[in-house]
Amino acid sequence: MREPESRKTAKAVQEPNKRRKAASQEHVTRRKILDAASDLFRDKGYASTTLRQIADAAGMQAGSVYYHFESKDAIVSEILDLGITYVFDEVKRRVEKLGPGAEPKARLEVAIDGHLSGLLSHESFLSANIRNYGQLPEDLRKKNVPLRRAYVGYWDALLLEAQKAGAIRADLDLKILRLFTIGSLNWTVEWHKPDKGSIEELSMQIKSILFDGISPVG
Amino acid sequence: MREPESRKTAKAVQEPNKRRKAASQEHVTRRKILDAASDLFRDKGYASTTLRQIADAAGMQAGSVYYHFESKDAIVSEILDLGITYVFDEVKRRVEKLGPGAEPKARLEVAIDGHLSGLLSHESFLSANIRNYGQLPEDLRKKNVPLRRAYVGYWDALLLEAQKAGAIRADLDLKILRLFTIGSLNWTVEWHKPDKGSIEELSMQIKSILFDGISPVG
DNA sequence: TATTCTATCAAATGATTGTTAGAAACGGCC
DNA sequence: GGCCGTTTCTAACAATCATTTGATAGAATA
Repeated sequence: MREPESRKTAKAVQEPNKRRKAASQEHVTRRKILDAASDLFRDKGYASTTLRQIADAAGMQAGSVYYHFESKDAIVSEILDLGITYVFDEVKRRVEKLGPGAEPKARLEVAIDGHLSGLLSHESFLSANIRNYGQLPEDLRKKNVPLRRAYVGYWDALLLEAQKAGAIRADLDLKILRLFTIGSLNWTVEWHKPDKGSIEELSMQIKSILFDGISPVG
Repeated sequence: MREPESRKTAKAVQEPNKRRKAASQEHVTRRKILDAASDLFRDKGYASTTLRQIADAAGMQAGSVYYHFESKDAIVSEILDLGITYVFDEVKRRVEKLGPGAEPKARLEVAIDGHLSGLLSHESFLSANIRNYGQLPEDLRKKNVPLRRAYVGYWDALLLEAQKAGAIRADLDLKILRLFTIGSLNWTVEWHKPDKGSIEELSMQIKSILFDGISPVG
């Protein structure tokens, strides 16, 4: 079994430079497993993905995975959290880059860009989350709930400030709007092909539909 | 194994009323299995659902299911097709009820109503389809493709006629619009609770966002 | 050089899976 | 009542799964 805490603290006491290669090896392999697993989970689903497939894609035997993770559940649990975290960070980063005095509508726009970019770019963690979350056993879902709540809370705040500032129609139910917005973004993983058009262009089209609707301006 | 054709034709030659109960029994049990399976597939996914769970929910033993279906794959394959068929029929029914001279925008509106209604009301078949399709092995998906193509073809025609009639902005890519529209409708299965608000009300909100956008009218 | 730690492997375990086969129950019909 | 087709059950099957175990190779340490 693994004792990361005791090992890492022991390491810190000793020379840090000598151990660097060996210490980083575990992180690299962990990452390889997570990458391989998230791809497989997204494409075939959690239940249909075997540990042998994960291990194979990560270049090792099935039993070796258990040196880095205590179970298959632990892998998917970490992927669920990473998926939200990456996209949340990317969205926050873009919103905060606008500065504190930015227009609420502009903040909403870059949030959409960030979510879509984090969802469709190289990282398949959020895609794996979206496609598997609803079908996972409840105890696995529960552990992901706090992060999910924090993320939708961030969106709710963005939408509320936009509505207060008059950038969103006052008659719209914000909860439905949030679900509709994130939902239509999330759904793009079901059909978006990276070779057909850039993410930026897709994001522009979706923002256009979302803000102005499909009816011609009257 | 099962020989529905020969048995049914033989039956038709005999007295039809006496055999009615026995003849309808198979259909009833088949239906019970399909209903139970589609619920389980929607909630836990195809791979995580066992035949014993399906049989249990249908009130029988696992082995008995094989009298009605030749395999687990055959069950999910039939559910995939039924899901599209039910919603397609409902959408067509509502559109055609408007009559041939109806406004393209009105036709689009009832199509949205129909899709959402078929998706969220009693039938869990389309929900099971939506949630499982992307993760099923390719040979299973292939058999569902013709129906899917027919359905999106119907939507493409609705959208094209609406755009030609000026009910949809000319600058919108119709393929992205179709994917966006059906996608945002499909996503509602991930969050809609039947007890919170009616489907009609939800449909109205979504149509409002979709047609007029979230920005205030300028 | 001897020892310890890191990371992996090969092989086995028990549980669960979809599926099959043969026996039993059920009901209608002569 | 006895027969026959229909439907279900019971009990098994082989395959596959996640997980465990003990051994092992290599690098770091002393």
